[in-house]
Amino acid sequence: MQSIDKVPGILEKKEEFLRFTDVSPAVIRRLPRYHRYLGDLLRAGKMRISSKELAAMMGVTASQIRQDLNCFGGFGQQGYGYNIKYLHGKIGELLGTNEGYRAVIIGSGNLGRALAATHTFDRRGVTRVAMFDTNQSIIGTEIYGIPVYHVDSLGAFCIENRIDIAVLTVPKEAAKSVADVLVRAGVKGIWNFANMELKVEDESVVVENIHLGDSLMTLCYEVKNRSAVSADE
Amino acid sequence: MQSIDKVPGILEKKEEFLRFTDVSPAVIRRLPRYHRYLGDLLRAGKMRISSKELAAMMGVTASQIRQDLNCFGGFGQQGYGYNIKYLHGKIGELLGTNEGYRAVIIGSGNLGRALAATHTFDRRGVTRVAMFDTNQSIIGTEIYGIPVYHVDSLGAFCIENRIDIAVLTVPKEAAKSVADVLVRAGVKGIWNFANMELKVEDESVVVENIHLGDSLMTLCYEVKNRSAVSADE
DNA sequence: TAGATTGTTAATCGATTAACAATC
DNA sequence: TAGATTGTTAATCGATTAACAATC
Repeated sequence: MQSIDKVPGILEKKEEFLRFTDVSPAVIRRLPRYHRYLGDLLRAGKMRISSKELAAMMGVTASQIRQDLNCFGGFGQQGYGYNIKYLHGKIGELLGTNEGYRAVIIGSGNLGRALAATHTFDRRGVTRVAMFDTNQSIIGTEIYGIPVYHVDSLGAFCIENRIDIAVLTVPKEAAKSVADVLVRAGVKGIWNFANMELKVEDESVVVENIHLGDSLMTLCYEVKNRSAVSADE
Repeated sequence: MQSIDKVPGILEKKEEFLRFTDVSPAVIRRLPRYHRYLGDLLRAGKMRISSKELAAMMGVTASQIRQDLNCFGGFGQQGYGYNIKYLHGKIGELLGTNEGYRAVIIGSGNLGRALAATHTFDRRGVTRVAMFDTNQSIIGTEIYGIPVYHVDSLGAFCIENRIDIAVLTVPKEAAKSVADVLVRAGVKGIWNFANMELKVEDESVVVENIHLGDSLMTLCYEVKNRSAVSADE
């Protein structure tokens, strides 16, 4: 009798639902960069690449690339290297580009508008469904094609529209109370630009805090201590 | 006869010019966060704090805080802890907030405008002197009090006005050629938002590449693999 | 002084790199 | 097949944590 995990159909199903909980954050934070480089290679019409070539392009070691990828499975082929299209697709899948995530932006100040205008979301398979603000003069209008609603309707809207991700560009005083609404409305991830470290009680909700100021300060430090090497690649 | 490095005046002078070239990037990237927390404590009117207390607030170990700070000198006092005002000032100094750095913003699209509107720069002692664009309809105007000039005058302006830092918010196609102008004009640091990894030939010029898309993708990954812990603090 | 907490060394842990057998 | 390059184990390196003597 055949073992159940030898049946290809079942195996595929299993892989589709596989969760990676034990991969180190260092590896995860490198995945988007691999994805970017592979996307560039793909657009350049290249078919395949070895870890050695990619490593030279990216300024890392070939060992690191192979180790990182093998946290998720064997995506390459001995003697050949990696198929660029396949690998790009696989990493995209790992990063959730096929999940069809739906996002809202809260706050329509300069940063909110800038994020409404970018292709940052679409490129990663994330749809911006709506924006929210308290400024009556823009409620009911559209910003770069995204409708703006009053923040009072945020909770109900997120539930109704099964929103996965919220982008917070509100003043830091408002951040916590808005976040509480979002968590109660079942949002799973918060991308926080509110210049404070947001903590939410529900541990299943992921928060990614952005501190551009920290980045600027690091740059200033490097300029002051003028090192001979570039600060970040 | 007294040894030269026992003379306090000389010692101070030396320290003022001290450069830290051997401190690990991991430590450096934590400094702005310490600075933020100490700033909050300072504004809250607190006088002193122990590594243990601060560690609890920040979600790190007390050991790490003491190790990190001791890369730069003994800022605390046994049995007492750290004087918040003094430590905040010292870390600020390390990060270059007293250097009076002067910056320009290149590109006055949504992101450029958002950066023109923030207090991110002033808070860190960086002055925004001018913005540059190619759009004739805004050249000669001011954006949030910052004058806008044509990009053709960028190089000469940076030399004349001794610009230290340039903020790049131009389309990625333009980034490299603008960067070349900046490097030739003696700019020491480039804060790059152009969605590509900028590399400059002059190794003394520091580049800090910002990839917001990478951050969004990391968030999506965490949402997909819904971990029980927050992605970033 | 006694208690507290730093500065610093030593131990542990994790991440990166090197090496090589497996294999395409 | 021979050559190339992966997947993976073992060795190295660096960063974090623990411990404690110094000292305020």
